[in-house]
Amino acid sequence: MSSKPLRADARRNRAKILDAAGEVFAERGVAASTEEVAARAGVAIGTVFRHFPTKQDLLGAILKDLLADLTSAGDTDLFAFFTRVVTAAAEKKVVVELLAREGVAVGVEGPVAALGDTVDRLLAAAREAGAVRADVRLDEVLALLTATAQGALWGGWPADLRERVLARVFAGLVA
Amino acid sequence: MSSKPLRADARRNRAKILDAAGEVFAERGVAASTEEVAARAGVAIGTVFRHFPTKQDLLGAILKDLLADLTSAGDTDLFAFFTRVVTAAAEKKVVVELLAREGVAVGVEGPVAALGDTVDRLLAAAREAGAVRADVRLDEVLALLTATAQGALWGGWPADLRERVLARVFAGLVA
DNA sequence: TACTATCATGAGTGGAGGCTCACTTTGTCA
DNA sequence: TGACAAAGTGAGCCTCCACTCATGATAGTA
Repeated sequence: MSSKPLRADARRNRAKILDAAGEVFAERGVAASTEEVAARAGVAIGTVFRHFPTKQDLLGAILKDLLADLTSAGDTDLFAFFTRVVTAAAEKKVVVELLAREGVAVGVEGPVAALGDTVDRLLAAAREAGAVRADVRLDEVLALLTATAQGALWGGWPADLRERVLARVFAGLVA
Repeated sequence: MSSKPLRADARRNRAKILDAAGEVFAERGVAASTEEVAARAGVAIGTVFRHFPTKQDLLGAILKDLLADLTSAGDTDLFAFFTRVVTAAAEKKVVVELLAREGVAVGVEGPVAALGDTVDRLLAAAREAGAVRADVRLDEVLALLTATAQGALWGGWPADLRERVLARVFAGLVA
């Protein structure tokens, strides 16, 4: 997979670029310019394009990281996981935008699939425990998850509204 | 309010532009170019800008029309109205985009407020009839409405998934 | 230290899209 | 029908942004 180990300065810059991109895209969404990412990382624009040949590649890389963070934690409760994803999404424009629109197209099927797997696993456990109705399907839960995440982000819901909305959504799923 | 009556050709072109803009923005979203609207309307770009000095003005005008359509119908059932809005939104990118992001900023507070009023009225009636829990608040319903509409649009939900998701949302609201 | 492959730099390119304006066309009305 | 104000036209301006490349710097190695 990886060819040669990167030179020390290259490795440093790559990390700085990923950090900066994470911040910039979280704040401004995918519309943020590569120029701004370079500026925040303290490198020239050419350096960004050396490491990530297109903007899509850069977006794909940070989405992969963010989804890995979300999925890695050893969640055991469907509702807690749901809440965590929606809360995180509300603060990261880019996650919602990419998942909603271009997610499948930036070459991160792996991480996206992992998120689906996590929900699948938690849903099965919740069903087993009688915490959700028996007829709740995976696609419904994923649909509700992305919808709620989008609403929270674009609607700029305050924390208390977010909690109340989540409570309503959960109420529709419990037995 | 209105200064002078428009010349016949101006009135015709204005209507053609609004029709074309409605189609183009519904299909391609707010990112569609004014050039494309002009082409579909069969007028020069300058004519579009004569009638609507900025793209925002054009978007505001069609959003106003679309919201008026949604709100005007004499709905009496909250859930039926909810379903109608989500279904309509799923086919009109521009409605969701504008409501979610720039809606309040394009000078259409009137129509947006009217939509809120409609939901308010229907919610009160539903509460009266015991069709929803007594503690359901207006902001929650509006949040769920926009979230579901966004999910339906960006998620590209098929009709049956949309129905099942709506059923779950409604289940969370009923007594 | 000297050498070189790797990396960084940033002005520049090309294309897209909002918007303008000098000029032409046309509806309206006396 | 003639005259004029209103409306239409579209080449072009300007800004923004993804992306390139010739040139200069530097880390790793002998």
